[in-house]
Amino acid sequence: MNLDAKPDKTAYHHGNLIEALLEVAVSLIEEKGVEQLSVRELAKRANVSPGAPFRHFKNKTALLTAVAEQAMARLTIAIQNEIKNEGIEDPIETFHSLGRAYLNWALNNPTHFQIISSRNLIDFNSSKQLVEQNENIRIIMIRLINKAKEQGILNKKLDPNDLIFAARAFVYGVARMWVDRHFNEWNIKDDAQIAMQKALNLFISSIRN
Amino acid sequence: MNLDAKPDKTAYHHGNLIEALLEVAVSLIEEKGVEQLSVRELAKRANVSPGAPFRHFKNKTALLTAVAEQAMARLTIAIQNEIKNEGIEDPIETFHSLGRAYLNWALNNPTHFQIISSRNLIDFNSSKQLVEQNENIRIIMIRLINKAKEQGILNKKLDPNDLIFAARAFVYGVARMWVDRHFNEWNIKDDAQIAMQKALNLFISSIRN
DNA sequence: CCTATAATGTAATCACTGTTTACATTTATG
DNA sequence: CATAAATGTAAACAGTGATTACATTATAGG
Repeated sequence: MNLDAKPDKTAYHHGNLIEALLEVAVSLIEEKGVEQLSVRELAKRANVSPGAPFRHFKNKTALLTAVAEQAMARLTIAIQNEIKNEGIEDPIETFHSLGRAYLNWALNNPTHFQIISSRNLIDFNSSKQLVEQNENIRIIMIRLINKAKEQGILNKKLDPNDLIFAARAFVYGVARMWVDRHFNEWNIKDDAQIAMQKALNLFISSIRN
Repeated sequence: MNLDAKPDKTAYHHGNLIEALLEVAVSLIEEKGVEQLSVRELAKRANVSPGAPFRHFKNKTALLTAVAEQAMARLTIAIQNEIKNEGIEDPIETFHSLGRAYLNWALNNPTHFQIISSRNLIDFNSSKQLVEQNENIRIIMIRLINKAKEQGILNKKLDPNDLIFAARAFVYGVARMWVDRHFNEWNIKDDAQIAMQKALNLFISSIRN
């Protein structure tokens, strides 16, 4: 991807700085971890002065929040693509697919996942986009579980609200163990993706009637 | 607790700096978040010059690792106290108690939990103590699940290894949702502790035969 | 087309950070 | 009791997020 738009124009105005900063931020975080990200190095890599990013983001948190918004949008798309392909017959299968999409995305985008999960690096609640998309995912889960209950295929001992929270906590835990690099410490012998899917299967199979 | 040991002696040597630093670190993190912790402010609060902490910790990471070691020791004690009180009859009940102790500890010590979970702030693998105590907890889980299997009270469809990983991911997810402040966003109506226990009950009840 | 103005860049500066170094003081040891 | 080890200080370094005054470019209206 070309980070320097309009490269033939004079160099004073970058022309595409916002997007360039967001991209450079992600690759820089992937290199050195989010704790080591500095706006100044970001600016240097975008061939721009140290103060320039602050024309577009009021501070570092705002910049990372913008990265999070991009990331959350991509996660939402990944999820929607996955559950659209599923038939509408078995809501628990669709619920399973939702979890699979979430975990696969976290597996393949650990940096992005870390950023959308953190509440110290970004300003989650001030971003309408983040709040809404998070809520959308929750609503999808509620709808699927309610449908499963209506169809009588949900384990009758389970309260839907409790189940949805547990399911969220479960996939969040698996994903965070991955991005937090706890897999080694936990003596996981399987390939990471397989370990994730096995765990998910275990959880899903326990909610069916 | 008295952070200034031997207060009547001359002030040049603190006398108890290491422990004082660890305590001040925790309270400072609780105030401002771990991202905002600075060694210099730490030193200031301990009435010591900015360079003094580096006589005892080779860098900031080492200092936080020491905090993590203290924290992990306390978590281990909390867990052992809880499962000792349990009878030896029902290993799944003991497994449940283990999870309860873990979650209660995370609930009441979110700062400490965050520190022992992070792999960017501390140097987990270089600490024999951290690695060993983490492993100890895992071994307890394995022992309990194996015992449950022998007694025939474990759901026969479950592979013990997969179950242990899933259980860990589950409690880790619940705890991290708490320390990462995702409870609000997830529309949890219950008191946090109750929500955690309900979720744990749900998980545990699904593993029994 | 030309000019006023908004947008977007720079350079210099600020207070703060982690860390190191040379030196000072206290404690412990032989 | 002298000397070495431990533990403190002060000063300095490069790097940080952020702000300010100023420079340059893009743009919109007459």
